[in-house]
Amino acid sequence: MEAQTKIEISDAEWEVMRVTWTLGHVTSSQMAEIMAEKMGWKTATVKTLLGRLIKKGALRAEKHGRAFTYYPTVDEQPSMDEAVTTLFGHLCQMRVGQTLTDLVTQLTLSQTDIENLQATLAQKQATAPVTVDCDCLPGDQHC
Amino acid sequence: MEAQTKIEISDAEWEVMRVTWTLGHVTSSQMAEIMAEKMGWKTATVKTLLGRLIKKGALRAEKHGRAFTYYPTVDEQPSMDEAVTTLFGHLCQMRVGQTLTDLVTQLTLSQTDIENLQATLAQKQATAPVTVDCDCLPGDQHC
DNA sequence: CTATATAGTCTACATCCGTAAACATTGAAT
DNA sequence: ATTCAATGTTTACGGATGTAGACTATATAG
Repeated sequence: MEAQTKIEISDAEWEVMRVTWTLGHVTSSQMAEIMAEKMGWKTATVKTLLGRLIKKGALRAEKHGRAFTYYPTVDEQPSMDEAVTTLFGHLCQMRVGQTLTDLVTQLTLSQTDIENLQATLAQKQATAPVTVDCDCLPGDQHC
Repeated sequence: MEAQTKIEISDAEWEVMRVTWTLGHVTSSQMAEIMAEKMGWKTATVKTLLGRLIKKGALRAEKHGRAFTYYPTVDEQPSMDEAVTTLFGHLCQMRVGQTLTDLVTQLTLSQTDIENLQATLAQKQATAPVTVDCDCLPGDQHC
């Protein structure tokens, strides 16, 4: 059933998706207004991005009178998870722990977020290895 | 003092940097050999990437006889932190907590990594807000 | 019905990226 | 000294990206 070949959303497109996810659905005029304020983009720019997202299959358009209403066809959390997972996959595995710690230090997290993270960490502790090796070189253990 | 305009390292270039960081310094032939094995790249591809990284200022070359030896001019951990911070900056702030939890679930972390994270989280707990608002729309509180 | 505003589609264009061939230079072997 | 192989430099090229103008179709006001 055609597992559509992994949708790549660029940075600019990502901004459009965020708004769409948050609102659930938008018209291009709404989006143009929002992006003009948020990003300083011209209407034409927004049209291009909406068009590209439709073509990529990240958005779906439904015609209502003259205009279309745009709906996301991919979910936000999975998309975020994937973007993050992909990035971390490109980093030295030996350093992801430190990177995560540095990140957590910077981010604003809610009480609940912290609790959930603590629970997840506690659970991983049982099976966590003592060390994680660098995987920057081919073959197996090098550095 | 010319804060050099933020070095942007692409995905392919990142692979080259990882190897350089791990080895401390490399010759292009070494790098070509490693990337041939690790990425399946031709020598020419590696040369291009090394050249671009030099131009971008992420690597420095020192001539030794006929060939150059390449050294990183940016540090690994700060580069990783920055890449990660940038990505999270593009995500809905309301969802970064969940995203982080999903990420931690997937990653392999060492005992020490987990301990450091727990310590960092415990410290944040004191001042953490009850909730974090969505920041996907312009203006202030919308969604 | 007709003119206009509005939304959609097509075209543009410089730059970056991934990937690599072609060409030039030079240290080293004979 | 001459030549070859290794190394660096230049050029290439299609596709993605950011940014946007131009052109077109049509719902709606009058």
